[in-house]
Amino acid sequence: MRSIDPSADRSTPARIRDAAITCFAADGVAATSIRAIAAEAGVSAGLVIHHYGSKDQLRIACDEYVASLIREVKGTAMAAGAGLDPLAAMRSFSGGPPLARYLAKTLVDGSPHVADLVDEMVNDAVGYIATGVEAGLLAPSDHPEERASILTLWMLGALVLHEHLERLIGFDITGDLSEDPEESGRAYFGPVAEILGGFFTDTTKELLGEAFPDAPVKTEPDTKDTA
Amino acid sequence: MRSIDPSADRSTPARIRDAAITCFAADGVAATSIRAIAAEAGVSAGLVIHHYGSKDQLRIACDEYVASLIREVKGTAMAAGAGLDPLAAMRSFSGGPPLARYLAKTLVDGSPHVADLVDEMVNDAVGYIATGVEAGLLAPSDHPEERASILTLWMLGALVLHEHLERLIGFDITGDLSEDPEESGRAYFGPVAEILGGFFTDTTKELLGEAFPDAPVKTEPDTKDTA
DNA sequence: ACCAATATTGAACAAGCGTTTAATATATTG
DNA sequence: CAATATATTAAACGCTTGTTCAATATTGGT
Repeated sequence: MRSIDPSADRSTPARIRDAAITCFAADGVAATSIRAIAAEAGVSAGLVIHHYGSKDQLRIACDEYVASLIREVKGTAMAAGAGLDPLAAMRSFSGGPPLARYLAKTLVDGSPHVADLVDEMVNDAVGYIATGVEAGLLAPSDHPEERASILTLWMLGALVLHEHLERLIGFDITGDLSEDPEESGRAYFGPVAEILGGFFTDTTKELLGEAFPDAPVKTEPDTKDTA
Repeated sequence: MRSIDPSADRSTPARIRDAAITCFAADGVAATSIRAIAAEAGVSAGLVIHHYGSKDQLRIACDEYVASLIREVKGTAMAAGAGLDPLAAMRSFSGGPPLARYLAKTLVDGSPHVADLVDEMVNDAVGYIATGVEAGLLAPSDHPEERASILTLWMLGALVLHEHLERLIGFDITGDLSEDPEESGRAYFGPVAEILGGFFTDTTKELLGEAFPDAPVKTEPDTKDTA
């Protein structure tokens, strides 16, 4: 299921980096100490600084490595046809560092590398959705970028709030669901498909059409140059 | 726009509590020191402890107070008809502590009081949606609780990821949009309404019906039993 | 085998943290 | 007014943090 083999890179810096990702994913960046990372990697605290300079630089290295892993796995999952769900790729990535939980913790504390990753996911979604629209599978939109942004952020928001999601409907969105694909995610993906299939009735749409008479054309931000 | 008047409660504990909410909302609970809260409130650090015992108890007091504020404001906003959006209530609450940003920071670090608040929002949404279904405005569902949970978490997820949302489509979901109701939220609520109006086409719904046979995808009034 | 470079450690450091304590100001009350 | 309780402060304590440093082990090239 994976095209890359992280176990081939077992150098000490790599072990420290993976230990940091594991700790950050479990407790968050701020609540993780360098000594905890060192203990997880089986080295001393000084060695962590020796290899990465500072906690901040280590965190940046983790961001970049996680982003590169997700980009790699994304390519293999795209062939499998999992287009709309930006988490499908990393969920199938078992055995390596916990990518989904790392993202769940770091999406909220404003790293530019994570922001770049989100922008890429949005751009990917724009492309996937455009393909789906051309194929007649998805409804067209006057504002495809905004629609793709909102859908992507909803999916990532469910990841960030995975504890609430699990408490409410008993589904762990950060887990690997490739082992039980027919059962584990049904309580989530079923209603998701239902909502996206049409939550409002035609009556409501008419009312909404009056409430939002003209569509929102707001081409102010960057990060978008899709066709 | 507000039915309560927090400025009437200007005792020292209340000032400290509001200062803590402001700091927590700005930087998060872990990154906020007691000394920073004391400075914001214009008192000494020891006084914060004297009135609240510990940082943890102060945080609990903030959780409970924010929850009570949201519950109060919710009642007034329900009359205004803003049912589906669980954030509509607190956005109209300007002048007091930053409720939306406080929630955005605390939704992710597992407070039981915040979890209770989320559960209440989901229950509210279940009621609102049921009313909308009976009125013919919303599509019925075989799993109304799951659907309401997912919709609520999507809205709260967009709140938690408000920095990404603002970067992507230029809309600050934590701000007060009652001042410019016709313009400010259009880039967000327009596409949201569009998505909820129907993102999948009928062709996709049939395909989804095969992928999730037991899932509640409403392509035809054929209601199957669930496992 | 030797030397230089690197890897690694454990101790130490300064800063910041939450909290405690003793002292002082202020208010309350009989 | 005196006595007591509360409010408030500044300083200090113990702890953890990220980081530095000197010393030691280990490696690699010639």
